[in-house]
Amino acid sequence: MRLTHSRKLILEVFQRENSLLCAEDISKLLEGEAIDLSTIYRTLEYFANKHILGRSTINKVTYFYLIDGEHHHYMICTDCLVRFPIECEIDRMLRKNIKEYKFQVTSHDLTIYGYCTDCAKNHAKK
Amino acid sequence: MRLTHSRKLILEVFQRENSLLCAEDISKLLEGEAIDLSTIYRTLEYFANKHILGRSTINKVTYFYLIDGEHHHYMICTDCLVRFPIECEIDRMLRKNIKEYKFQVTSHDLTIYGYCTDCAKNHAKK
DNA sequence: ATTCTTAATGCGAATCATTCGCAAAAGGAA
DNA sequence: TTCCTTTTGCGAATGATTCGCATTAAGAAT
Repeated sequence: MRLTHSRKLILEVFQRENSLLCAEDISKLLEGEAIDLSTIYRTLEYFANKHILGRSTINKVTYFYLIDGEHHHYMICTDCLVRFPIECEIDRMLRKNIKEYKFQVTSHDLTIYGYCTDCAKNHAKK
Repeated sequence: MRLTHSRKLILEVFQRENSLLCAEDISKLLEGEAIDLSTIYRTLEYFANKHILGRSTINKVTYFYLIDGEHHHYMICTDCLVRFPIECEIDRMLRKNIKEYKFQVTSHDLTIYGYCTDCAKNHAKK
């Protein structure tokens, strides 16, 4: 692993923003210190493999977020992308099924979609 | 809603196969009765909106499956796509969080990835 | 500090699932 | 059968992501 300029900058963006970001978002947030999009993609992939970033896909676009040690999932507002963490009870939920099917779990992905209070108001108006 | 030729055929494929299928899969399974890919995409979208099909995305490809009345999730083998149903305890799991954040849930998506017994063996070899 | 090896980057082009516009065809109500 | 509307097929466009390759930069070895 090499701690390169790009990698530092991209991590800093995540620390600064502390939110869900896609490659394009990062590119824009790096104004001044431009990094090629393909490098951003490669870096995101790299961090995801190292379990430094997690990912979650909304409308074909992959968003990444800093994993802060805690394992959890989110309720995501599909309008403004605001997130609220929820406790993960998946392991408990799966215990029985894993044995029953002899399934080897490698990962899981849980996302709750909906609207936060603010966006819910706007939606009601439409 | 018009019950067209294409729609019947596509539903039949799902009933016959009873598995996860992407647009391309369906196109191949329709040999003889060719339907344009863009029509297949539109039809899948249509059925998903009518809650006749559910969808789940693996590696950028959207797969669809027949919803049979029961609401549930799957453990999916990322090698062969075999699926095992798991009970959904999401509602119970969310109850507290929804109130706390006043979040309006519209849908959720839970997928467990891993390897089924057979594919797990092949993977160990590699 | 300089050299060297390998990983990382930038650039441009390629991919590939999915979407769109539009004219032609087909449901099915009148 | 006629008419209106929804669907379809075709072809082109989209848009996020990936890839190849020559160049550059990290950081280990000398």
